[in-house]
Amino acid sequence: MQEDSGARTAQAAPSNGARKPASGTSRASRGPSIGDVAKAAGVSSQTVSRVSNGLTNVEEKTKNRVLDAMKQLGYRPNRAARALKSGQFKSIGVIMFTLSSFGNMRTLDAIATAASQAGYSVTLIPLHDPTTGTVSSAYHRLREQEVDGVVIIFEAHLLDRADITLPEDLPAVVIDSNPGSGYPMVDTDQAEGARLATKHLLDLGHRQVWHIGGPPSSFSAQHREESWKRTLEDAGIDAPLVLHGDWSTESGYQIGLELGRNPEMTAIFAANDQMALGAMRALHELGRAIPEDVSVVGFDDLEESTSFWPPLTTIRQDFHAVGRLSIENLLQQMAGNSPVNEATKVPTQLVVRKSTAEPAK
Amino acid sequence: MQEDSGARTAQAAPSNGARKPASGTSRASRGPSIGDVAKAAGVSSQTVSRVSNGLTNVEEKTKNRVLDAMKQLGYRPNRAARALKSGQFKSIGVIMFTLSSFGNMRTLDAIATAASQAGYSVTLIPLHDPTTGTVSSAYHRLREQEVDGVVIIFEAHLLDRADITLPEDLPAVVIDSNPGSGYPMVDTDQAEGARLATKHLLDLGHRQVWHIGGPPSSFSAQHREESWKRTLEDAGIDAPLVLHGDWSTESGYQIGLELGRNPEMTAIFAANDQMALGAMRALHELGRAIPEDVSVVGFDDLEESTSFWPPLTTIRQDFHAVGRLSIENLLQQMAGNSPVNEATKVPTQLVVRKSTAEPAK
DNA sequence: TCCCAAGATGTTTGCGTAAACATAGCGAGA
DNA sequence: TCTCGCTATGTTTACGCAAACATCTTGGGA
Repeated sequence: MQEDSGARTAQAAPSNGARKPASGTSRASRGPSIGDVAKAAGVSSQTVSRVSNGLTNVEEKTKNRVLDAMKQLGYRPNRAARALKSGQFKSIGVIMFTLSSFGNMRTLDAIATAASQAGYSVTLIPLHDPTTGTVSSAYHRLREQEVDGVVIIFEAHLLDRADITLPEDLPAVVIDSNPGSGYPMVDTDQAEGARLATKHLLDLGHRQVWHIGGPPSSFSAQHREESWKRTLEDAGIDAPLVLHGDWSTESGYQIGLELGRNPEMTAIFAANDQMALGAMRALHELGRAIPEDVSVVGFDDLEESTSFWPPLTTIRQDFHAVGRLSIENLLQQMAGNSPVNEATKVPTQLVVRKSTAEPAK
Repeated sequence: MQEDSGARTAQAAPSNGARKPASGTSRASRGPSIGDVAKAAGVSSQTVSRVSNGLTNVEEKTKNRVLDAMKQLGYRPNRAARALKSGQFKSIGVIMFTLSSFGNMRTLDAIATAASQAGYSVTLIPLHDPTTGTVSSAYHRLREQEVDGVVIIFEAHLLDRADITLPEDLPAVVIDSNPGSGYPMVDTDQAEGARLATKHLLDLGHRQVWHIGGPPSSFSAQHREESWKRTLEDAGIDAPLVLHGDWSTESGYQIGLELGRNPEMTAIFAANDQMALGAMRALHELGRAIPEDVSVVGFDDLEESTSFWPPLTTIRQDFHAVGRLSIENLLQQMAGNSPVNEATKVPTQLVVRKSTAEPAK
């Protein structure tokens, strides 16, 4: 193994002693500044600045001399100084709840990727509890942190409290919201997904489709439920009562236990894969075969869903696209391109696996 | 619904017009500065600074006047200026691969929480591909971003390439590494977990335990595998050949298919829950009952694992503790407390559910 | 040959903050 | 009463960078 050479060299050469004796809390020696480079290269600091940025109007020879000096000294521009000068922070804040769903994590991932490609860093602003106080304080933190824009990955109505104020001029994008919330929105086309799921079950011949809903506070959940209901009604079917879970497998399990006791129940559309998983466990325990006795459809298409037992038919969300489009929208707002899309919807896709089939008989 | 009032008001009052006509790329009007507050309160800017920070030596009356002015103007200190002045950024970088495992996400979550409690923000530095080039450029980005410390959530040996240089004086903590990598390490006690899992199966009466290993590039995977092997050997058993997956359910499925064809195979220890899930699917397909014919143990204890079919016996990792302890370690380093723990191990826990039982007969 | 334009480079300045230093005010002890 | 010394507050300065402006070259055209 060579890990003792590479990584070590950086750290080990000056070893622990590298840690400057810590004059108080101040971090070790500041790196070389633009001035140091200038001195080393025998030019003015402004020339270094020019090389560091625009590269306009600098003679090749001078430029190389500066570049050499930079490399020599290991110069990196100081973002704080840049931010102070320019008023821009090249940073995007992401406000989200801790212990977010897996889907949100994937969205976050895409956001981080897209942002870093655009030269922005991503700052996390975790929220611990959906109480007003907490959300509000997150904003304070945020404002202090001076980001150039924010992506809000959670139910936007939690923002609708008096004491919450997003700085007026701070560009923002909301995921999982209603259009008309006041901020541009990017989200999976929940309605389409729910329709696809419901229709798939109806097309297989099921006369009724039960729904395991997400928490009523979530717009995604609301949209999925409404669309499921509408699809049933369009087919002339009265929608049965909805039981709401909290996205967790445990809640899906409880509701599955409930639903599974009804012998007439042959088809379930769960608002996410995890609740579908919980419901399937309940059905197994009740001795109802999937898909022979009961068909189950989820929503999300987790990587794991292929390997659930049976492999889960579900609606695939393109989390990556959601993240990417949020950043695109945000960047447009920051660039001042006024007419920004109010609502962007990302299409979904039905993925048929083994958890659905025609009803018995 | 009231979401049309709350959130809107902030944004709607000046409506789209709020967006400053975008004089180039510069973000709208800068907020009020310390000087503005000073003027409003009729004091010097230094007094405002004092109120904003230490609060020492300021008369109650004056302090209140300043506080009022701050509130009035909506003053927030400018972090860039602070950072420039102090040389500290109050920010911690997290270097991680995109689409990391669920466990890493939970760790990240804990990191974000702990960091924000300590007054630090968290900046994400996503890595897209484990090629040298990419990793290296991440460091450049990082250095530019000027964080006060970094947590590295991935196999540390990927850092062992010549062209990678973590700034010498930048405090760092590595998760999923070997001790002696040159950086302090915080991780789950992989060896203990693997021993617990293997021993559990042996205690049930299994004569042999097969292992689905993680990718050899992962230290976690290595440690789990070594410990599993040692546990078998301590029991006088020759360890069978290990098949390595890549943590995904799909790879677990493939290996499960392989393993399941061996009629003598009665016990599997998978290096994570997802591969265990895949393996269980394979066993189902092969008609081998779990746990009657084959027992399966995972590693991680995902939230979903309770609802796998059958509910999975697994090793619980305390991701939250790992995240929290990383930050604690990092903060200590930043404070200059020299003797920082080289390696912190977080204990694991065996969670027995329904996927394990005594072998048939 | 001289002058001027255009490019290359240097100098000044200010972004917002907080340390370092300076001053004013006030009470206690000599 | 005067002075010392402490507290409350003000003034100066520098952090690192990059616009804005100033200056110095150089070469081409009249």
